[in-house]
Amino acid sequence: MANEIFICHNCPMTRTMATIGTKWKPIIIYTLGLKKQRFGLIHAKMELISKKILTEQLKELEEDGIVKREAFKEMPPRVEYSLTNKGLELLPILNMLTEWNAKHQQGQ
Amino acid sequence: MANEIFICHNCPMTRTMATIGTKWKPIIIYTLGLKKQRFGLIHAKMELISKKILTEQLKELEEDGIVKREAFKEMPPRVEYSLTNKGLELLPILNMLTEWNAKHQQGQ
DNA sequence: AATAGTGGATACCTTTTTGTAACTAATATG
DNA sequence: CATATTAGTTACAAAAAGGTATCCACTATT
Repeated sequence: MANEIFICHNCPMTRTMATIGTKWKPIIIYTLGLKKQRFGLIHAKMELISKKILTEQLKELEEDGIVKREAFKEMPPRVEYSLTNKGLELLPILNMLTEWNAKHQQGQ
Repeated sequence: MANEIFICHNCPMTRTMATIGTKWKPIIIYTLGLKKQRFGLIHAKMELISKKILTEQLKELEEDGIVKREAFKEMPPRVEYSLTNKGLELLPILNMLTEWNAKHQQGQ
């Protein structure tokens, strides 16, 4: 029975959660969708997130190669975000999650 | 452009996150998998989670109809957890997430 | 009689996450 | 000259999440 136990760090789900397992990241990715969007618009769409958190989460997503950031040397600043291929591949999976959720929500 | 903005509470992804968007829930569901398992085994498999949190997350998953709990009137107690149909439907989607993650992890 | 075994509950404390408000840079407009 | 504009940053405060240790119930074993 000992070998039924695996170490979490080797658990694929745990590793996946380490990348996208936060409250906001899946929502940011879903909000970005197929479009290239400015920081301000993303922030407006997501309403409840603070600028600080959005900035920070976008930065992590960029570091993980999920989001692409393009800053234009203008004033006032303009920064556009979009999903990389890696991020785009996540989109259909996230859509399946929302469909799963919608399907099971009649009870409410 | 105003109608490009949607309210987060009506955002399908936000609603989905409200159900399974925590650090531990996807891992618990993934760990349960197709098997019916006792509390102690789940806890051992997940190593880094405390009993308190595991209990609490399992209770929420049960309330959301994702996990089924069977308690046997024995001493010492025996409690078996398994996924409901709703939970089972999540499994292939979570697997796609781990595959996505594995695919993109060469860079590390 | 003492101890092990299991799935919790509880009180308490620490860490992590999130939010708020004010401030900045460089240009354009009134 | 004052003000608006945008994408942050920073210091500070609050809230949420998570962890630790201890205790319990009841039976079986030593």
